[in-house]
Amino acid sequence: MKLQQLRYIWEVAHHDLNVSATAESLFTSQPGISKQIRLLENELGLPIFARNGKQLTEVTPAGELIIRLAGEILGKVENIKSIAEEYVDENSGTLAIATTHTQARYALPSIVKTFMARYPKVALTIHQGTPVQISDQAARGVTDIAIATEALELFDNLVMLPCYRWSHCILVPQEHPLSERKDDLTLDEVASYPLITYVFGFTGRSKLDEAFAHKNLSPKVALTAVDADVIKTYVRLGLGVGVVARLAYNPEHDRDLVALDAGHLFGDSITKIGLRRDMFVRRFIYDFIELFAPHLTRDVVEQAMKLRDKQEIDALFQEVDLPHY
Amino acid sequence: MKLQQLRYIWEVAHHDLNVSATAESLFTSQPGISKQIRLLENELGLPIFARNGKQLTEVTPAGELIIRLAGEILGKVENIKSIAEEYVDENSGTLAIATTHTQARYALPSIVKTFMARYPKVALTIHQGTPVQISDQAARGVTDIAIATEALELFDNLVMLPCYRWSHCILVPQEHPLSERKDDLTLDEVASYPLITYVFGFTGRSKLDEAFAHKNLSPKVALTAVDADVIKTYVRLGLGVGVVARLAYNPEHDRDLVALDAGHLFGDSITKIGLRRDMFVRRFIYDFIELFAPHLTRDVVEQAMKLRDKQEIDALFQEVDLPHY
DNA sequence: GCCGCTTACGCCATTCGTAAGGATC
DNA sequence: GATCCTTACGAATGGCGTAAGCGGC
Repeated sequence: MKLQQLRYIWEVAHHDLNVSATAESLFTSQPGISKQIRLLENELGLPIFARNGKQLTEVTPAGELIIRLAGEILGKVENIKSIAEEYVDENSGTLAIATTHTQARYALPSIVKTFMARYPKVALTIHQGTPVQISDQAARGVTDIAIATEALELFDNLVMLPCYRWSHCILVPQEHPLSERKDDLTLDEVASYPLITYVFGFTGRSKLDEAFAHKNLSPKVALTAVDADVIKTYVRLGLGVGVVARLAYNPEHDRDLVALDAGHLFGDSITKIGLRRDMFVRRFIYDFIELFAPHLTRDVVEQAMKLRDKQEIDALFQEVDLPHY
Repeated sequence: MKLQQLRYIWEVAHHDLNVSATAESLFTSQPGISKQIRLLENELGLPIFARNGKQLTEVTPAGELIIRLAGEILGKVENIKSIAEEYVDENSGTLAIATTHTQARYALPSIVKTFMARYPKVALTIHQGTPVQISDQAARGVTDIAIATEALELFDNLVMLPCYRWSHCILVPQEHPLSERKDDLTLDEVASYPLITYVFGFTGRSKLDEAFAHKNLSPKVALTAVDADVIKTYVRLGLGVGVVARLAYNPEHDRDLVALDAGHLFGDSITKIGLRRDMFVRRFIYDFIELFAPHLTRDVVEQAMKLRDKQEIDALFQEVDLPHY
């Protein structure tokens, strides 16, 4: 049994059982992967993948267990590499973050600036994606951490740490009738205009749907986008009323828009950081997390990562007063 | 990084940093191991072992962490092999048990007989050793399970499952003055004769020492042995009073000896089965455990192995009425 | 007929064992 | 001087890429 064989079966299992595509993503040849998988199956004496003719069609029951273990093994191999890097130079290395547009555009820039000044030798990469992609990347070890508001609970090998609460706001052009209203808007009022907001699965969109459904309202949604910049653009064009995260409203740059508080309409969302359970967390990663969420000190994070189930972790943060934006 | 390299550093770390001895135990050449370790250290960019000249003198701090992870990786590799075997034929494979003389000689034979009849294709091996060796072998994966009364708590990657309670008895020849006494012996009486019992660290010996110490008695110990057969032999020769586990007294074969209950003198001991946490437990291993301790059904064992710390496991068995021998 | 896996083959890298060298106690 | 690790070198193995074969959709 070779580490590479474990890597191959794991990758193939995560590429829809398509060996050719896997080979391409790993920059190697397809026959090489096929052969190594065969060799491993021969050594173990059973098929990991079921085949229909030559096509890989599904994972065998034993294969499921084996691939899961392979993933854990590969994770630990990564940990060994991280430990080595940490001891060679605790100030250099790489930090890969998977996050949404909202975080990357509005929440992260100042943090990233501070972090890069403090750790000039750390190569920082930010992978933007959908919440599901983000969790997936973190769970698979493509990135070190995930930052998002939605979908992080899908993967049970991710430890989720609450960072801050935030709520929505309503954006309208200055000439819009709502622009004169103050912060006591009602859902009915909002629902009477065409809305422009996030697509499903993004940035607290689920909170919006819940709120309207609860009041039996079904507002017309004129346009949905994955990011607030697009939403603002169409609000400026007068297509409708924008509903975005409040931190996406910048009083300076968005002077031509009026932002009305909507926290009382849609409730709060919580943005979280997700870390792979059992990952070796380097010092600069602890630092990054604490920069992003000051209450997440190294001690707190270590404590949370030791806990097994989500309920215990939630309990750990019950008492904490999260910042609110 | 290769699995073999991880195996080598792990083995060397567990052979007192003696590469030659490690090579011998792995049936390979010493330069091969040295070279692979060098290669791994080069790849990681830091030393795993500190050297004084050419001698390996200690493990570096990073090395400690890396070797620990290597152990976990190798354990999971074993799990993959076990899973494969289980799916190929759940009735064949190997079962290695590490245990003490007392268990092997008195408790296990009937279990083993039943087990071998039920699983004729399972190759059973029993490693007899001291309690410390036993725990060590199970913790290192040399054997699948450990069965012992002492020292199992030393390794924190072992899950310990209580199997049965037992107490000691006093053995004397028929012509001995104590042979007329019944089961209301006192510690003082016992302490007035030379004793023949287990060496320290074996089969509840610690309970004996505690009991005497508590009463400020320091009986003369004429002879200590690791097994009851030797003890009985010298009791027969009249060297002293034997103190052995009650299950080591066989009314038929030991008709020339008189056994006096000593449970009230030394208290109970608990014999436990130790399993490596995170090991893949094959069906026939669950069956073996249940044969040995009927309350340890598959469900109970699975539940216990999911728990993290010893206290939780102890709590799980608080309610259970263990058999008493 | 295209896509995708397997087989075949040759090159190159790696591993492993033997033998010799050198350091430490 | 004994023990033990390192270096050197040759043989064998194994991994990987290219090219051809072939079964399924």
